[in-house]
Amino acid sequence: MTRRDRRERELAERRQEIVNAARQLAEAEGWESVTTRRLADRIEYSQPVLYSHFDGKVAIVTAVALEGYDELGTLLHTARQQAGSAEAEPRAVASAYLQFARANPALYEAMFAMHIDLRFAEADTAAPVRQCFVELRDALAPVAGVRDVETFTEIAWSGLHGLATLSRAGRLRPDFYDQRLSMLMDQLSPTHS
Amino acid sequence: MTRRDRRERELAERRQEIVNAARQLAEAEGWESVTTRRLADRIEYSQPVLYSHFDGKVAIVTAVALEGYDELGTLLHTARQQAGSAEAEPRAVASAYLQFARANPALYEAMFAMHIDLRFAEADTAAPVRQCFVELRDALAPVAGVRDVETFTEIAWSGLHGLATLSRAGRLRPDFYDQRLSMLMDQLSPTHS
DNA sequence: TCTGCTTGCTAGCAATGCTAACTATTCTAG
DNA sequence: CTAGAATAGTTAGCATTGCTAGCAAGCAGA
Repeated sequence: MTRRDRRERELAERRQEIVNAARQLAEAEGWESVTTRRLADRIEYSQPVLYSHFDGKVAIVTAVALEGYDELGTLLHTARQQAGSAEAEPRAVASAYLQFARANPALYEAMFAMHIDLRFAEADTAAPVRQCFVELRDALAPVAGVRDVETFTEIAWSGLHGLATLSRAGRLRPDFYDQRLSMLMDQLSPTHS
Repeated sequence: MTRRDRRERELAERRQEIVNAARQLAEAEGWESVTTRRLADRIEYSQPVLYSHFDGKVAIVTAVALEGYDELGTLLHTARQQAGSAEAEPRAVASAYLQFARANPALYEAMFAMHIDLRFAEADTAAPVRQCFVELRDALAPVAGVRDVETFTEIAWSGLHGLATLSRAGRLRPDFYDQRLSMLMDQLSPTHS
């Protein structure tokens, strides 16, 4: 069955090429430039081939977003590992989160702003998505103190997500990233005053 | 020139009808259902009439968003007026903000998530947009304490915006709105511990 | 070699935002 | 009051979008 294997491998590779092409194109020119025809051109196949790999365009965007959750999860994990002290972990993770959002704006948009086929906080939530939330919670849990960890994670995440989206959209003053992050971390800490 | 006046009034009314139709349709069926043809049907004119009022579809969405900024600004203002005590103002304003976002999801999406023709934090920023930020800042300024007011407003706003978008997208647990708001307000306060 | 199945293609559909070009109406000048 | 001009609104159509039907080429097994 080595013929069959090679075939499956090629299919998987091509699927990945589609995801790569969509992601690159989105980062380079924005999601509005990601059309099925341009994707087909990039992978050097005809348009209908896309539909043998994905159910439709939103499925492609969803695949890109899933890849993003995967990367963000490991990024947060390693940021936590390399933080050094336990006290440094929360800020390191928060900083990594914002850096990820800034470095991959289109990817972040797919993950959080676009209408994709992903369920959240439910039974069938995809593993990478869940893992992201777990990483955040584990890193921020110590800061929560006596407060409910789940709720605390949600509002801390909201703060980060708000900073990410608002600054990306040009709603916040540029060149103040560090100040905002510092103040956010300060006020998240239970003993900041 | 009463003929001319009537004409101008009718034009203004029709422009407003377009904005109303777009907004209603978006709230009822989502922005993906807001097409120029459906808008034309709603106002009982042909499609090209839209283009004598607006430069294009994004201009219509922008007009809806501007209306949203106007409403949000006055809503925040009255919330602050009716807060009673000065200590109650910040929470009242924050609560009003989240309530607005929850009550008008499509409007909020147009204001903050869609790609529209609005500049922020610049010289030519539209008045209602600026006013929104002023209301937020004035209401939250007392909480800032010794911290920089502008930066504090930005992170507080980020927290609110993050809560609004994440909960709207189903990323947060439902039925926990009040707990999250309480914890957010607690931690915004400079003496919460 | 013939048959059937998979694979990818060409061609085309309906819907989208937007525009050109025509018509009818209203306004203005003589 | 009427002829010409400006304006308002229409129909028809264009290019692009996501997506699909139906066909052709190549590969499997008999």
